[in-house]
Formats: sequence, structure tokens, C-alpha cells
Amino acid sequence: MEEELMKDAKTILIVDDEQPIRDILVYNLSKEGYRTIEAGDGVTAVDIALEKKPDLILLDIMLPKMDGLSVCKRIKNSLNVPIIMLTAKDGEIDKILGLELGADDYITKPFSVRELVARVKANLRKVEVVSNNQTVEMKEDKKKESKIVVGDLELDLDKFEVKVRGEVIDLTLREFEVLKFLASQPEQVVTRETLLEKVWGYEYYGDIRTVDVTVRRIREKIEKDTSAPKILITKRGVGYYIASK
Amino acid sequence: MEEELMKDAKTILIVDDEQPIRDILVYNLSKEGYRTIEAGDGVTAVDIALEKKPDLILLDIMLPKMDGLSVCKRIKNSLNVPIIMLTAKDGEIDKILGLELGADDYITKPFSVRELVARVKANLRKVEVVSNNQTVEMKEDKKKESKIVVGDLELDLDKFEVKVRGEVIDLTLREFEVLKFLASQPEQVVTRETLLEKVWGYEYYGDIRTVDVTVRRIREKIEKDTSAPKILITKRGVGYYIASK
DNA sequence: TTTTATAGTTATATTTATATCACACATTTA
DNA sequence: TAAATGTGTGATATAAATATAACTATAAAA
Repeated sequence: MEEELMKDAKTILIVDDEQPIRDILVYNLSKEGYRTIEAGDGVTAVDIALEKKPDLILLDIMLPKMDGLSVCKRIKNSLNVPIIMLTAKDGEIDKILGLELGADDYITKPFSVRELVARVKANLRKVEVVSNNQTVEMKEDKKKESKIVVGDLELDLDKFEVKVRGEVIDLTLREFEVLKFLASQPEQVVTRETLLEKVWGYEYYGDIRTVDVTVRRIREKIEKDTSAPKILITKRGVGYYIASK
Repeated sequence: MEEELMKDAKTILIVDDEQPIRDILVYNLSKEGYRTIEAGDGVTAVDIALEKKPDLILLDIMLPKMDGLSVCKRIKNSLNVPIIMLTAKDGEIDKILGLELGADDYITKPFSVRELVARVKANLRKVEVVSNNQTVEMKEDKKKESKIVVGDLELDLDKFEVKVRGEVIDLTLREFEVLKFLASQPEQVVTRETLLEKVWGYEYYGDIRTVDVTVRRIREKIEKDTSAPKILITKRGVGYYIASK
């Protein structure tokens, strides 16, 4: 329990369409001594943000009326307030960091309350210390890696383009994301469960075979001989990995 | 993936009055390497929680003797343990009430096992991320024990790969797990029974000779001369061990 | 709207891993 | 020494994991 008086309390705007999630956040942030306000959709979020000028915004990506990305852009346009994005899968991080929306941080669901609170504190601290170069540094960090090259494989993360042996091939978004996740850690075997969670999102309850089928479609496009894959390899009993040579 | 050694296993207390639900949870969480304990009513739940001090509690709202909300309050009063509430209705009142009592998270029935496990993991992630860079934490976590080197033997736990005298050899998952178990404690003789329990699993009732056969297959792949093993040694009358040089 | 592309599901085929058995062989001990 | 016990081995049946094809649903585009 923080013993701060309410009058100096920082105000946090929580934007999520699910009431229970908002409840969790409200409860825990209040407990930490923050004042909270809520919005359940994008349009309301923008309105409230501009009117109340909160000290920090927690913003879910999936929102009715106006999606989180647009909301973020819109708010950042008028206000200099730290925004932490909430996302269900890793793939969405690109959108946040890549599209110049100005989000300051992101956190993937399901998050622990502890972690979230820690992030909130960290981001509020940064505002206080105006000349802190941490934010800048982080963005550059992420941006650096706009290309992944592994063996014959070349992923351009900005253009969502894949080259195999120099030749451009056409992958669907889902296929691209799977390949990217695997290629970002070559030789590391990744289970189907992990792929489902990181690419499809933890809220996805589909069949695990879905991964196999997607892998097969990728192979049809990147492998010379689908029946003897040289790039995207099966580790039987475990999962898949990208061979680095 | 799920073959974590029991000694560092986190303990999860499952509180639900329906045996089948508990069974599902026990089964799946065990598979993920967690130790589980159970309670079927509120009073027992509090007792067990205070006595065993679990690392996390899954708590149904509807319970005999003492309802989940009171249980939550009671436990939170004495222990700082993450509690995930399970609720059957989406009546928000329940959830809100639950949250005011200090629950850290909630999940509505019917829930997918995948989601539940994800939540459990998230809530167990105790590492406070003070900095805003998630990757740092993750990497350190993974890198901790991703390799085992004993004598001429080198196991890469990420790649599920084994090298003998620098050369990569191909083991099946079962073979890899046996070798990993033995190599993680070189010179320590391990009985067949222990191997069956730790590698094959607690509920496995197969022939003990199965171990011998698996050992033999490993030897065929890692030993120069199968009839005079130098790495994976038999301790007659006891079991097997890995020679450290 | 219709058409097209993409993604997900299901059932079945195929491949590979694994368990088990029966017996050979080795070692210990009575 | 013979008997008893413990271990190694090859063959094979079974089980499990994975690949694949065909189909359905959904979303995006025309």
C-alpha cells in the first residue's frame, strides 16, 4: 500500500472493452494509490483522454468502434502522455512499435498484475525524469531488427516480404508470422503450443493441428522438396525449428 | 517440454468442489511440471493454504462450507500468494466482489486449458520487471541451463541436440530425455525405477526392460564400442550413470 | 451481392518412435 | 561347478506423432 494522498495521485486511464479486465486493473492500481478512469471503446477513450488528461493510459489493441492503434495515434497527436499497449499476441507488437504510433511500452496478455504495475510505475517515472534516454534507446533497439536473415531465408519485417534464395515469395500474414517467430530464433525448437500462444494469441482455442497445416503451407512455398524439408524442420515429439544452414 | 524436474516445481492449490474439474486441472498442470494439491471445500482450502503455502491458488467461487470469496479474503489476509478465481457465470458482480478481496486474476468457466495454463504462468512470473525491456528477463531465464556438458557429451536443451566428441548425433525424444536426466547428475547412479518415473512418468506401468532397451539405443548412437561403454555406464544391480570423463 | 483469398477443421494416410517379448549372454553366488 | 540373477539384443507389433488432402468457414475485395 502506498501512502500517497489522493490529491497528488496520478490518474490512469484504462481502456479495454472487457469489464472484468478493467475491474482487475482498477482494483490493483487503486491499491497502489493511483486514481483510475475507464473507457470501454475507442471513441470514448479519445474523448476522455482529451478531456481528463490522464498521466498514463493503458490501452487494449482490440477495441470496438475505433481500434487501439488508431486511438493511440489520435491521442498522441494531441497529448504527450505515456501509453502502454495491451496485446494478446506477439505479432501485434510490430504494429505498435513499427507503425510510429508513439506508444511507449507494451505488454502481452496474459500479464501478471505485478508486472503491469511495475510497468506503469516505470513509465510514470520516465515522465518525471524528462531527459531520460531510456525510451529512445528502446525504440532504436526494436527498429534495428527490421530484417531477419537465416540461411537461404530473408524476412523483411517492414515490407512483410520473404525471400528464399533471393527470390521473393508470397506468404499470407499468418504464414509470415509463424515463419518470423521461428526465424527469429533459429535452431531453437518451438512447440506447437508456443506457436499458438505467440502467433495466434493466447485467447485462441483452436486445434493444435492448425499449426501443422500452416507449416505445410509455408513449406510448399519455401522448400524445394516438401517431403524433405531443409529449412523448416520438424523435431519429432517436440515441435518445429528453422535450420540456420 | 513438460519434463521439468520436480524439485523446482511450483505448487498450485486447486480449490473446486467438483472432482472432475479438479482432475482436469491436476492432469494438465502436472503435465506442465507443476505440483498440485487439492481442496474440495472452502474450510479445507484455507487450512491447506496456510499449512502448505502454495505458490499459486486456483479458487472456484462456488464452494461448500465457505464460499470462494471469503476464502480469498481469508487467505490474502495471511499470505501473499497469487489467487486466480474460477467463476461459472459471467455475472460481473461475482467477479468484482472477488477482486475487491484481492484476487489477482479470474477466469470464467468453461475455460480452455491453454488459457488457464497461460494465466497460471503469467501470475507465477514473479520477476518484477522494473525496466521496461521484457526481453532481458526472458533471455536470462532461458539461458540459465540450456546446455549440459559432461565429458565428451554435450546436450543442447533448446535444440534438443546432442553432440558426442563434437559431432551431432540424432536421438529420439525419449532417448534424449533419458540421457538428459542422467547427464544432469553425472556419476550419480540412477535406478531403472527412477528413470521410469522421471522420464516415462509417474503413472507409467510398463516393463522395466524398456529402460534397458532405450539405454542400448542410446549407446548405439553415442558409444564407440557398445560392448564396452565409456559414457553411459551400467552399475550392475543398481542402474545406470554417466561417467564424467 | 458475388468472387476470391485466407484460415481453420476434420478425417485419413503415412511415418516414426516405442514397448514388449523371448532369448542370448554375462556375472555372481551357493 | 551349476544355478540364479542381472543385463543386452534383435525382431516385431503397437502406438503415437505428423503430414496431407479435402472440405468448411470467414473475411476481404471486386
